[in-house]
Formats: sequence, C-alpha cells, structure tokens
Amino acid sequence: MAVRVRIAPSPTGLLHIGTARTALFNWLFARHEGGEFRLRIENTDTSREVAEAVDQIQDSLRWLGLDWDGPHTFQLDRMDDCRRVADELLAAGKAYEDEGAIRFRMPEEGVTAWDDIVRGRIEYPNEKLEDVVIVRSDGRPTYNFASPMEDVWDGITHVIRGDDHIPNTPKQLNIIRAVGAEIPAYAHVPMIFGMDGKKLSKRHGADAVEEFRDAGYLPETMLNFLALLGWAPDGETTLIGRDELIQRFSLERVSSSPSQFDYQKLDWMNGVYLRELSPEEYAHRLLLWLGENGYDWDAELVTRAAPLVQEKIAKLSEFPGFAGFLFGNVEPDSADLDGGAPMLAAADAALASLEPFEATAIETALRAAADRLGLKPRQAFQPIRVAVTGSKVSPGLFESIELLGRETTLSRLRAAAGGAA
RNA sequence: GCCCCCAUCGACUAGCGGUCCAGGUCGCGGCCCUUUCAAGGCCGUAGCACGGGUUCGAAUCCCGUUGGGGGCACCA
Repeated sequence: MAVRVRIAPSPTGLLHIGTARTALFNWLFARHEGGEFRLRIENTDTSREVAEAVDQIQDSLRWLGLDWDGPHTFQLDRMDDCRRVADELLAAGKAYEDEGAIRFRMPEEGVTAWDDIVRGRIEYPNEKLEDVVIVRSDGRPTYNFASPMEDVWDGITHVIRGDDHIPNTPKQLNIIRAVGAEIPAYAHVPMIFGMDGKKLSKRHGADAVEEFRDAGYLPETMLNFLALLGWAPDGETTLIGRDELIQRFSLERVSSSPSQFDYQKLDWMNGVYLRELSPEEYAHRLLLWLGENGYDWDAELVTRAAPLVQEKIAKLSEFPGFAGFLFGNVEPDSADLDGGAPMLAAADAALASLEPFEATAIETALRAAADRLGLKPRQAFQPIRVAVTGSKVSPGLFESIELLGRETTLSRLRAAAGGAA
C-alpha cells in the first residue's frame, strides 16, 4: 500500500519552526517512499483562528519547498461526518451524553499500547484514560475525535507528529478501534528546544519560518539544518541537500531525544550556502531579500556590490550593514580617523586624476602613497576605509572605492580630512 | 499529585557488546594567511549523569536514582 502522511497545523499564527521540522520529516518520508504528503488545517477551535494564518502557513511551506499533494483540507469541513460517527458510537453504547456534550467510553482495564516507529513500544494503563469529550455541547467535534477520524478518512498510513502528542495517542487509538477502522503507524518525533532547554519560543529569537526568512536565511539552509535536528544519516554528514535528503531519509534513524536549536550553527551553515551560490544567483537572492524588506536600492549597483560582500556575511540581512555606504551618506567617527590626516591627503592626491579608476590601479597608487609616508598598509588603509565607508569593517577597500566612484570618494576623503586634523 | 517520554563534548550528532583510553560538525582557544572584517589552512579544548547488575568484555543490555521534558481542557 502506498504511504500517505500529513502535516496538520492549526491556523493560530505563523508556522512554528518545530512544526516546520515535523512537516519536513513527513515530507521527506513521503518523497522517499514515493507516497503522498497532505496538508490539513486543524481549525476545530474557531475562536483561536487567525485570518492570515492559513496563507502564511502555506507560504512558509512553499518557501521551504515542501510541496503537498492535493488541495489542503479543513478539519471543520468534516463536522457533519464527525457528528454522524458520534451518533453511531452513541447508538452502540460506546459513547454517552454528558451535559450536552458527547463522551467516548475508554476501556477501564488493561493497557493500550502501540509500537512507535521512533520510540519502540509504548504502553498506557487504561485506568488512567479519561472518557474524552468527542463532541462539544455546541455540536463541534474536538481535536481528539476529529483528528484520528480524518486520518482514517484520508487513508493516512503513518502519523508522524511531535512527541507532545504521545499522551493523546492511546485515546485516539481507542476511538479508531471503536469505529472499526485500521490503525495507522505512529512515529513521534522529538521536540526542539532553545539553548536554555526550554521549549523554543520568541524569546530565544526567531521561532517562525517567516522570521528566519526575514532574517536572511536561505531555504536550503533551513532544510539542511532542520533535517539534522533529530535525524542523522551517519556520523559525518553536516551539509546535505534536498535530493540526498530524500534519498537517505528514514524514520528509523530519527532520534528519540529532544534537541536544542543552535542559532550559531545555523549562521555558520547559512554562510556556507551563501558562499556556494554563483555570483548571479547570489545577487538574485540579495535583490529578492532587499525587495521584500523595504530596500529600494539600485539593482545594478547591488549586483555589482554583491560579490564584494559574498565572502563576508552569514545572512542576507547583513548586506545593508556592509554595503550601505554605496547607497547613502556616511558619517565617520572622528575618533577612528585619529592621526590619519596625512594619509587622507595623500590618498586624495593619488586618486584625484588616477586613470583608469579601477581597483588594481587604485591599489597600486594607494600603496605607493603609503610607502612615501613610510606607513604600513595596516596603518595607511584604515583611515581611508573609515573615511570612505564610514566603518572600520568593510568589503575590500580598493574594490569599494572603484564602485563608489571618484567623485564620491574624493569628497568623502576631503570631508574626513577636515575632521581628522 | 498522577501518567508518559528522554539522558554521549557548551550545542548538533556517530556509536546498535569487543575495531572507542569514543569519531565528525558548530562554538571556543592558539597559530598561519591578510588592507579591516570575514573566509580559508593547521593545531588544540571538551563528553559516555550516577549507582547497581548481566557478561570473558558495556557508551552500547536490565533495574534503580538523579536530572530534564511533555501530558492530564467542551485547546490543538
């Protein structure tokens, strides 16, 4: 039988990174097995629904490249089917009315158990199972009823979800059994914590896919990083792309212990992917990011500046900080210019009529000027850098000057010389 | 309180009884390269939570302790 899995987020906000990781595992499993990956919106609780959430969740999934099969479905659309089944359970004495709600009768003794693909056998004493409400007094089904019923109706073969659902599983198992349906396989994957060991949340930094996107991370980074949180193909692989991921993924190798989300390692990995991009692709991503984040910068200049910064940044969002001097005015800190006046004047003289105004020629001219003043490159170039870029940290000085152009360079040199004394 | 789950360097992990005085990656420290910052190269730092078993032999199996997490809603 073909494999069919699903991700079932509730539309209460942005797609949480933990949900995204669970979606990834579902997707990888489906693609590896040649099966289907479905998207189901669990909106049984209308009161908590957020209007934009359904679109945002889909955007995030698409951005990560996690394509789902068929149209997405809404849990609420099966309300009537749930009612019907509830009535049958009522008629069969497997459920009963309680203050207007309908409760499912859980077994009183024995144990409910299943063989979890990642945890192994899990057993629950039935005496601890409460009779859960399956239909609220207003007629709407509850999650613990609707979710397993939908799994049945959708022909879900493997339920892959966060391990916070383990306590729900015996309840759902008994409901599925009561309606005489086949029980899917379960795989409970561990949760993702922040570096303090607590559930990953806002206060750790970004915790939604959309936020990582805005922060300048690449989707291929997120895919790689997330896949390796709780899963590993072997002991060495750290960089792995989507195709190889699909090829090598297996639920059996999913870890049973939770992992912590290390932003530093994420940054490192994003830098790796950023540097791997061709200059054209890199510029393209930069332009895309700038556009999405409110920077209306000249595309051609961005494209020309891109290569200068490719080696230096770990996130696309760092680009404005490094290359901003090309797109706006600069305010050097006079303290950083201390003692630089002679070199600034020398640079001015060396560049005023230099031809051609290109990086290699600029370098030759500036080095010669430094030599004449008896300055080491380190001492000579720093004041120029500060004067021209407004910062002690910048892309390559000579390339930066070429891009900036003679006119702007000279005026910044002169302005700084005035303040340097 | 009750139920369930988890436990290898600071972090992500490999290890499924001997090849492990525990390997890879991030981070961290040092050195090299260098016009700054990165990147890169080299070297280094650091771990099997504890206590009992089982076994010729345990990071690997069993039990307990401790620690962490999750769940106990007419939320999902």
